[in-house]
Amino acid sequence: MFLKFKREVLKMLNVDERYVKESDHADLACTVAFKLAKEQKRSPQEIAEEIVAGLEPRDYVGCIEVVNGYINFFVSEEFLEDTINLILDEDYDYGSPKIKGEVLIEHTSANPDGPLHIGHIRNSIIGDTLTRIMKKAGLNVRTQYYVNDMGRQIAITALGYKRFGIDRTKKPDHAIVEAYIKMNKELEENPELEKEVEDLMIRYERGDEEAIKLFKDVVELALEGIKETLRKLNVQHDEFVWESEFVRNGYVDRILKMLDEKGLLKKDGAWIIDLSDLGYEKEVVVRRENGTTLYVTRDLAYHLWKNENFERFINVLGADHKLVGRQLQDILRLLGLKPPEIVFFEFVSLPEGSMSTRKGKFISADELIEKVYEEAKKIVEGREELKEEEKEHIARAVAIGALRFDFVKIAPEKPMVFDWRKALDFERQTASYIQYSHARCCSILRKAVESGMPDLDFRGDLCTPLERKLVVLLSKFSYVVLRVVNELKPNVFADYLLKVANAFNDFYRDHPVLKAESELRMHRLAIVDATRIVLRNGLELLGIEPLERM
RNA sequence: GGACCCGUAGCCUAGCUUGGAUAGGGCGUGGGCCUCCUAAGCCCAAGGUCGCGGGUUCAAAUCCCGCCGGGUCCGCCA
Repeated sequence: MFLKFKREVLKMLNVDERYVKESDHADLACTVAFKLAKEQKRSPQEIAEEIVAGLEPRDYVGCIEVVNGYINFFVSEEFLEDTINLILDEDYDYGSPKIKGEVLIEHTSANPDGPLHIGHIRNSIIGDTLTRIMKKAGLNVRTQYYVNDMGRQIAITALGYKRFGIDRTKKPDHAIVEAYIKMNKELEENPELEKEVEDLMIRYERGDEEAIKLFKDVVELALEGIKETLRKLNVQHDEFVWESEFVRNGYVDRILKMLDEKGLLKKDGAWIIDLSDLGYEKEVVVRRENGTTLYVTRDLAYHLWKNENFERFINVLGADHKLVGRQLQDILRLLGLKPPEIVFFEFVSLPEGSMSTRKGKFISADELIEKVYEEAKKIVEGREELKEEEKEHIARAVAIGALRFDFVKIAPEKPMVFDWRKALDFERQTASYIQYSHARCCSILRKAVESGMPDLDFRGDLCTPLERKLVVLLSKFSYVVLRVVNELKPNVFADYLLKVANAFNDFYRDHPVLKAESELRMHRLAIVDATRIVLRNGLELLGIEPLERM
């Protein structure tokens, strides 16, 4: 709805979109008078007044005013009424800007050599939230986890698995990482074992059956555990795509042929791409002297496949992939292919330094989930009216919500230092604050039904300033969804939902709903129900369960 | 050495792409609010050289240059 209002304002003014912004002083504010002031050598105020003199409020534009050179626009009562009615009418479907397209999102893609740690889940949560928001926008989204099954670390894990076996009583990813850590230690002490690792990698790439069986066992065990963790976090993938597939299905050969035909390959024993013209110091090797391929080769092949099947493809990658990510994009461009859009996120580190799976220096996602759950359980215990089963369910939802929200609310480019004290703190400004606001809405509506007068009828003319502010916020849902789709910043949506919850609590404070009489009661019930729908749909987009009581 | 990212009150963070109206929030601190729709809530107060120095501009947290501090990356590894 807010998108419609913005379009009307833009049409009225007939100026470039960048001069019209959201503002604390108005629903939309225009700064074009400042720009014109310079050219025309007149005061912004004067110009703004002149512009406004030719404008007449109509439809969704209820009021136009000039202050200090700004042209301020306010929505009309009709806008407020249409907003609430649209929300109540569309219900679960509310909030979509209704755009179209085919999108692939690749995220998480952690090496299958152990459990996901708290750095990996930053990737998962950003990727999954982006997926949910893009689906909401109307796009057809497919998600993939790219399984690096051909890497050195998998060969090391496989060798460790073969030599020492694993503890079958443990969650499989946690059992696998023990073999990985142990084998790494072994390698440090006996460097001559390197040869075995290399042999194993070559045999796997060449299709040796025994090697394939071994790698498959190891990778599947790790993935089994990883999938369970992702399930707990409400993170969903449509497919797990194995890197080795691209060697076996011919895409690797095709991409090498394309590179060759474009004259990009320097064959000097190894096959090399020289990117110095683009400012890269080092050359990129895509085929070793021994004929085997490298990670980047298979990744190029993967992106050739993406080009053939999608209009838009997005990768969520850690900051350590920035250089290789940009090289990948540039090579694809040189081939005349579309490069992926990449969302880079900075590292999650521990107070004592960065994490390392190899050294066993990490906090696993499973451990974090359990600890946060225990903490949430303590708080829920205080609610005597709830049944034990319900308490556990609520604690689970609150824990996962807090966890997801903590990661998604921070802009991806910010480095994070993990802090147990903060992770286990359920104070406001987190998911539980939003869940709580949603539960409050539900509670009011439940009571309205019990007392037999649940009729809803929103009236623009009855709106107080706080109600007006809340409804304008509710109208921005699809506007914010569209922003996230364009800018790939899921934290913007988290921030939006927090603002809605905040505005609702302001409203809740001094607008009695159930005690109000007749038309005022119906009016406010409509606002509560619309807020409930927005909070519920919004929490859904963040992968957080909207609880009806807590 | 080169490249990229971050630097906003004691702590965390929004705003920076597209420069404009008193720099929003939260935690923590001090004070207040449950005969009233869930106090996982609300209100009030104190707390800021927007890392530092230049520049562009009528206007800079936002753009440009330099510096400082932190992180990351620069393998015929992934």
